[in-house]
Amino acid sequence: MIEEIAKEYMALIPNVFDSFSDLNKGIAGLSHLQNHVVEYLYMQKRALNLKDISKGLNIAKQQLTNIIKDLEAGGYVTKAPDTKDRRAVLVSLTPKGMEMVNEKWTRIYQKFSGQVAKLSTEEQFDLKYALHKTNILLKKMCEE
Amino acid sequence: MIEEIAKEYMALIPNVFDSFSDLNKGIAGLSHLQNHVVEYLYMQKRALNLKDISKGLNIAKQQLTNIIKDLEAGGYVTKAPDTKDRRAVLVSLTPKGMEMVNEKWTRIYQKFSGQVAKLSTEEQFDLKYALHKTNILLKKMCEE
DNA sequence: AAAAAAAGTATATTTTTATTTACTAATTTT
DNA sequence: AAAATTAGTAAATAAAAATATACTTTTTTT
Repeated sequence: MIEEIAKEYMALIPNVFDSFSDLNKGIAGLSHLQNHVVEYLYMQKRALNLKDISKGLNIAKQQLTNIIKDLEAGGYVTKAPDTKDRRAVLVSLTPKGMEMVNEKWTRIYQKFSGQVAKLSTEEQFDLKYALHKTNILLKKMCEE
Repeated sequence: MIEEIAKEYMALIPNVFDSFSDLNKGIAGLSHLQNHVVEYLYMQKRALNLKDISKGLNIAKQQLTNIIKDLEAGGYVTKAPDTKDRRAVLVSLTPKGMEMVNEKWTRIYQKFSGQVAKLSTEEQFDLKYALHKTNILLKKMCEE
């Protein structure tokens, strides 16, 4: 049983591949890594310190120092001292940073919507339910 | 309706994010781009010429010349002239290249299986069905 | 209180990626 | 048949990413 589920999951990854790589395109003026960091902060929905980002994205902390400095200079993120650990610095997205990510997601959204329109109403209903269920269960799996 | 579906789809992307980024880790001796190319060839399941790869991965063809050359020297891919277009060269994975990608997918597979085991039998059944349905419909959308 | 560890910074160096320009050979278009 | 495109290569350069080393400050461990 688990084997079959895993196979379906593996098949899903390439299906999502295109949308995923769209996230790294058309990033006005940001390098790949800068974009990754902004994207990661957006996904995590909370302020992170450099160590969190370093672990999450598998980037050396020495690299992050400069990446974050440049992102800050560009107005995409802000740094604030962590009151609970005075060694640490909390990085969070500015409205400008949020907006940039939003625009990219909007493009993915629109592309996807255009394709969904090709499905029949019944298929659309099925897809909505299947995606919903998938999301709930995947989330549950990760959390527990 | 479409709006709701798109939202579920957007929520799915971060859920798959982790597995996806695992594809770029632990790549013995290959650079990111080299790994991307190997991964892409694996996903497409057919020989591709440089232009195909260039378009698919958004990499300049000049870059690919060297990337492919190094991959070939490493024994991961082979080049063969395209008999239908003598300007073109078809690149395909060698058994060694295949094996390398397989190992990575196996790791993802095992990680995922471990997590699925936490779900109840009923939830597992639901997940299998939901993933299956999702895959079928996403594939249908893209093809049409 | 001293020692060890952790978060972040700084600097230098090497390796990868990206970009520009220019070229050959084969294919398509006119 | 000539002109324009296209696939791929080549080489030089610039920019970005990765790695190694060393340091300060704060926190945790002993």
